[in-house]
Amino acid sequence: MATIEDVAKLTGLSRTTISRVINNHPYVSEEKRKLVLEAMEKLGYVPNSSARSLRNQKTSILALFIPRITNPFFSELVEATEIAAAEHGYQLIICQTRYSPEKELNYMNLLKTKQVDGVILASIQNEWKQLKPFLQYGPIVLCNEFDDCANVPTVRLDQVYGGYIATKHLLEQGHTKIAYCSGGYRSNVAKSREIGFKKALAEYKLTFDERYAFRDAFHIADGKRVFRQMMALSNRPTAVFTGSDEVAAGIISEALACGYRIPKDLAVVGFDNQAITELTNPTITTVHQPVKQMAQKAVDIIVEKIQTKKYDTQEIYEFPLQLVVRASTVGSELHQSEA
Amino acid sequence: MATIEDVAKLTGLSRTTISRVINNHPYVSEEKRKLVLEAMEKLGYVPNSSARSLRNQKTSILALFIPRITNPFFSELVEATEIAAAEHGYQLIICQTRYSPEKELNYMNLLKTKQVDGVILASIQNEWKQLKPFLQYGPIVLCNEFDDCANVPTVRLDQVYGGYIATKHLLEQGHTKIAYCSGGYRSNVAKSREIGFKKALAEYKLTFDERYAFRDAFHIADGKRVFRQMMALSNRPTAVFTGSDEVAAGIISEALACGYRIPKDLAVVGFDNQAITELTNPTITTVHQPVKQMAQKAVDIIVEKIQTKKYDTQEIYEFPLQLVVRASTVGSELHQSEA
DNA sequence: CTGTTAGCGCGTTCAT
DNA sequence: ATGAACGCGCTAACAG
Repeated sequence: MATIEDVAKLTGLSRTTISRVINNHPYVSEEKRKLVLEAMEKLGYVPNSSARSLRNQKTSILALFIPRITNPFFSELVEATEIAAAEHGYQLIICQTRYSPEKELNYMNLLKTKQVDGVILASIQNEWKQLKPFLQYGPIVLCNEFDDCANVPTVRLDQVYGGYIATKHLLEQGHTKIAYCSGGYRSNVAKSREIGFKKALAEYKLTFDERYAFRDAFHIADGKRVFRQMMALSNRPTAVFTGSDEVAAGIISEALACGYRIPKDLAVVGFDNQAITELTNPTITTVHQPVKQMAQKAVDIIVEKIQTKKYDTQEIYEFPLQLVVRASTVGSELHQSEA
Repeated sequence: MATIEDVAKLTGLSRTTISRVINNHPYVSEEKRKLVLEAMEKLGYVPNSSARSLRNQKTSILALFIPRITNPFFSELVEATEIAAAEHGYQLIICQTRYSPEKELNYMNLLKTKQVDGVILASIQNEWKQLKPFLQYGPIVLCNEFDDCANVPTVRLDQVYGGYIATKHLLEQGHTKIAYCSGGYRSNVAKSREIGFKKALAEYKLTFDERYAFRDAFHIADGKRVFRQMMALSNRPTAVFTGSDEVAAGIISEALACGYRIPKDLAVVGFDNQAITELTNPTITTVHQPVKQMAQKAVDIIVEKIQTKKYDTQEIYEFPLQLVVRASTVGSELHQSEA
C-alpha cells in the first residue's frame, strides 16, 4: 500500500505538493505536477479514504432509509438515488428499517458516528422528536415520507391530490361504494391519501364508511386477504382504492381466482405505476409518482446542506402526481372518463 | 462533537483507559469502567468512525455490485445481503454497474482506496483479468455470477441444472420446438443455463436451433419484442425457455394481446420465481433460486476472508435450484408431469 | 511555487 | 490496572 509519503520520497518532493496535485490545487508547476502524476501511476498510489475522511471530516457517503427494498417503489427510489448520489461523488449506504423504530434509531447512529455525511429518510418509523436530536450531527432530508413537525428539507409528492384524483376517477365511473386500502397507520403519505379520498367522496355527497377501510395492506398477500374480507361484507363495495399496485394486483388475482370479473364486479385502482400494472389482466389503473425527480431533488438538497452546514431549515418541495387509466377501472361496457 | 479526549478529561483518566472501555478490553477496574460509561453517556460521546477506520485499517463496509436494483432478482439479493451484513456489523454500499464495464471498474476503486473492506460481485462486466489486480487490496467474493478463471470464493447456483429441469419439463409436455431466451452473452449464468438447455434437448435427440435463440432479453419490453420475433418465424416454436420471469411475463402479455393462448399456443417457462409469477394469468412456471441462502453464505465468506486476509482461494459453494410448475406450461388439456 | 509542522480521533505498544 | 507517546494517512495553515 503506497502512501502519499512514498510518492513524496520517489519524487523528492514534499507530501504537501503531492497533496496539492491530488486535490487539483493551483500553484504547482506543470513540471512537478507531471512528475508527481507519473510517480503515482508507477506506485499504483491512491489516496486512502479513511485518512481523507478523518482529515476532512467528510466521508462522501449518504445513508438512505427505506422499509424494505423488495417493494418496487423503493427499488426505483434506491436506483434513482444511487445514480444521483454517484453524480455528486457520493456513495450510498442502504438502511432497511423493516418498519422497526428500533432499527431506524440504530441506523441513525451512522450520522452520529460520522460514518455518513447525511441521511435521506424515505420512510419514518419514529416520532420526529426521537429523530430530531440527530440533526446536530448532520443533515437529514425527508424524501417521499414527511412530518409536519420536522424542521428539515422535505421532498414529497402531493399525496392528497393523488388520493383525490384516483377516487374521483372511480366516482366518475358511477361508483358510490368505494373501499379504501392503505399501508400503515403511521405514515403521513397514507394519511394524506385518505384525506384526498374523503375529499372526493365529499364532493359527491358521500360519507366515508369505516367498514370499507383496510389500513394494513402492504403486500400481494394482503391484497388477497382484503378481497376476501370485502366480499364477506354485507353491503359489498363495487370499487376499491389501494395504496400500492402490489395490493391492487393481489386483489385482482384473488378476485379472478374466485370467479369475479374486473372491473365489472369490482373496479380497482392501484398506486405507484409499477411494471406489473401492465402485466396483469386486466391492466391496472394507477397513480404515477415521479420517483426519479424526487430522488434527484433530495440528493441535490442534501449535498447542498452538507456544504452550507445549515440543517434545520423547513423547505418543502412538492411534485405532482398523475392518474394513469387502464383496464381495471374502465371496461368496454362502462363510460370512460379520461384519455 | 465530544472526542475520546473529552471523556478522558471529564473522568480524570487517560485516553487509553477510555479506549479500553470502548473496546471491551480486560484489565479495567469495574469502578472506572462505570465512571467512563457515565461520562460517555453524559457527553453523548460516540467514537468517530473515520478515526477508527484509519487506525484499524477497517471500515466495516461492504460493496455489493449489481447491474440494476429494479430487477426483482437483484432487489431480493440486496435485501438478503443487507440483512446478513448487518448481522455481522457491516454496512452495505450499493454499486449499480448498469451493465457498464467502465462503471464496474470505477466502483472497484472503493476497494483500492480502502473505502470498503470487501466486494461482493453479483454480476461481472469485465474480464477477470481486469478485476484480478484489485485482489491485492481486499477480498472479492463472487455471488450468483461466476468465472472459472477467478481464483476467489464463489457462491453460486447450479444453473446448468436449472436450464436442464426447465427444458426437460417442456420436453415432457411433448414440445419439440423450444425457443431459448437469455440475458446477455457475457454472463456465465446464462451460458450455463444454455448448456443445461442443450443437454435436455440432446436427451430427446433434438438439436439446438439458432433461429430460436434470443440472447438479449432482460426486461418486460424485451419479452414483448421476442414474442413478436418468434411469431414472425416460418416454423414457430410451441414453447419458450426464458432467463427471467420479467421476460416470461412480457411474452405472455404480448401473446394474450395478440390473441394467442398460453400455454395452448405457446408454453412459457420463466426463471427466478418472482412475485409476478403468481399474478399473471396464467401463472408462470419458473425456477426457484435460493437467493437468501446464497447471500447469507457470500457475506459469511467475505467476513471470514477479511479476518484471515487470505483472498485468492478458489472455493465453490453451490446451491440447488427447483422447478415450480404453474399454469403457463400445463393446461388442463395437456398431460401433467410434476407436482 | 514549495516545504515544515501540526493535528483530525483513535488504538496500541511499552512502561510502570 | 493505568498512562505516555507514537503513528495510521492526509490536508491546511504558515513560512519562505
